[in-house]
Amino acid sequence: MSQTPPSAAENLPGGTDPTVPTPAFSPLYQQIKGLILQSLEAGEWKPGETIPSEIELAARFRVSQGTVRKAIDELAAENLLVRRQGKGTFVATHAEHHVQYRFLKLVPDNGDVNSEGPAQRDIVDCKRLRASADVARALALRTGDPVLQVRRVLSFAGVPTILDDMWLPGGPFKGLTAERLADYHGPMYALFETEFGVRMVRAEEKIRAVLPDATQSRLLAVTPTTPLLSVERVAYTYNDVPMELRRGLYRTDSHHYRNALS
Amino acid sequence: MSQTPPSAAENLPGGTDPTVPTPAFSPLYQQIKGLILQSLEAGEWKPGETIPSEIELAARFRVSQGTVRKAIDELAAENLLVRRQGKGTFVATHAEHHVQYRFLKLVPDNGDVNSEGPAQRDIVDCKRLRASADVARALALRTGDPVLQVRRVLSFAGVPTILDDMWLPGGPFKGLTAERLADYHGPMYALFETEFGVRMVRAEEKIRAVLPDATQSRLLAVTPTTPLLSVERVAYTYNDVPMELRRGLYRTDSHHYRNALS
DNA sequence: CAGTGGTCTAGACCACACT
DNA sequence: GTGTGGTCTAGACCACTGC
Repeated sequence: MSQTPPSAAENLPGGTDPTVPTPAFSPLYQQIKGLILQSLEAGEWKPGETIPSEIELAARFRVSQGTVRKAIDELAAENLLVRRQGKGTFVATHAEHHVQYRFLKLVPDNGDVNSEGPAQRDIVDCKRLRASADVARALALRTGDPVLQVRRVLSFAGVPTILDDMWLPGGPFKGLTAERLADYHGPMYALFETEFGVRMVRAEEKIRAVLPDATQSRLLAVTPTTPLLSVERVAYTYNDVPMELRRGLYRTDSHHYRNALS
Repeated sequence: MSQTPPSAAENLPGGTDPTVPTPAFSPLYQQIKGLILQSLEAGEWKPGETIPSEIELAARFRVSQGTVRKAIDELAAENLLVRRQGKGTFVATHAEHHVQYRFLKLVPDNGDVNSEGPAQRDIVDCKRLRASADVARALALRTGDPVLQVRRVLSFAGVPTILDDMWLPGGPFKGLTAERLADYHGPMYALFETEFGVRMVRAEEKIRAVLPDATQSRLLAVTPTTPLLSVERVAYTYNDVPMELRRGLYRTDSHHYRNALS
């Protein structure tokens, strides 16, 4: 490649940043990881594509293959990259990922995700408005900044099961409309990748049990006394930048939220 | 693999066993991992203790330090071992783990786990009975096998917040009584480790929103129309052997279940 | 066949903890 | 200082993929 730092192996212990009192030792492979991350961020390699081979990257960064390997190992462990023996290392994507809905942990009680066929998506609402205080806080915006609000219902086997309210920062998602959403067949995060260059990398969820209000119970076709799972998700791109706030209401009469602990 | 000591490095690639159609290739470090796992299982090193140094293990298994390192890396990633630079590698434990309740994901809404002080534990009930069909299935027992049933309430800052019903296989937990539970101060899984040699290694949870019955609402001091989180957990020891079924009811009026996705 | 990631080794050196 | 885990290297070889 062109102008990346000539050699990453020279700036180790001190001296590079005299403003920091603590030595802040950083292993070489962490620095390489940071450089790869920068390239991912900059879009040098797009989701689904391969990145250069380990040998190429080792030459580019002037380090050994083992050091590159360890950097890639960590990025793969964080699901930013996917290794495929004999083929290469690929940028993770939400599209064509065979497992649709990478972040959705609601599964049918029988455990078979494929038993229901594809989900039915209904966009209920999609409008631009100004961020309320709590939405702004979650998205690291200021109160009043423009945001996009989307409400949709997911139905499995004809049963409305998930009611999602989403808030997206207006800037990165300029041009997103209800039609665009309705016409797109595939995971929403895949659309975000291909159309807006926004790649969701991780998320945090806060889960509660709640009762629906009148509108919610109507949209999910349940009585107002039906307990529902409230799942508040903040999804992040690279560098822990929040890009979506999502408040989901899940019916759990024939599904459950599955979680693995270790 | 054959036996433990002599040499693990000789049965690798091909040609040695023409009877097997599928090569079933297994990397050396995976075999080493299996051997370490066996020692953990057998109790050669107890929770909280160090295991032999990488160099010692390398000598013992007749492989290089790097191979042992990779095996330990995976075991550490699965939270079976804990590495501490300069000190050694330790067997993970639920006791003195600084983070009490390693598997509990319910946190106060302010996010500060320490803001409430230690939880108050009240054993409501503890009795032996015969496993029902669903309990037996979860614990890989037969219907009618002896099990221990425990019901307890956890209170934070004086507020009853968690109602747990637990079922434990009668065999491994012979001798567990209500007094024993009440007298023990510390995580329950720590008691299981020290008193019964049962180490919980991972768990799976199924989460739903439910309404409490009369008894449950009384024990949690909520009205019968208060939606609660139902958390059904199966906890496993080594080799995926289930050792506990736990049905928890969580109040989520000032707490939430926190989950990280990636 | 060549190219990719995956494994394994051996040795050097660094950072950290204890004594 | 000694011993631990942590980093880095260089090279050899293996397994998988696709031309």
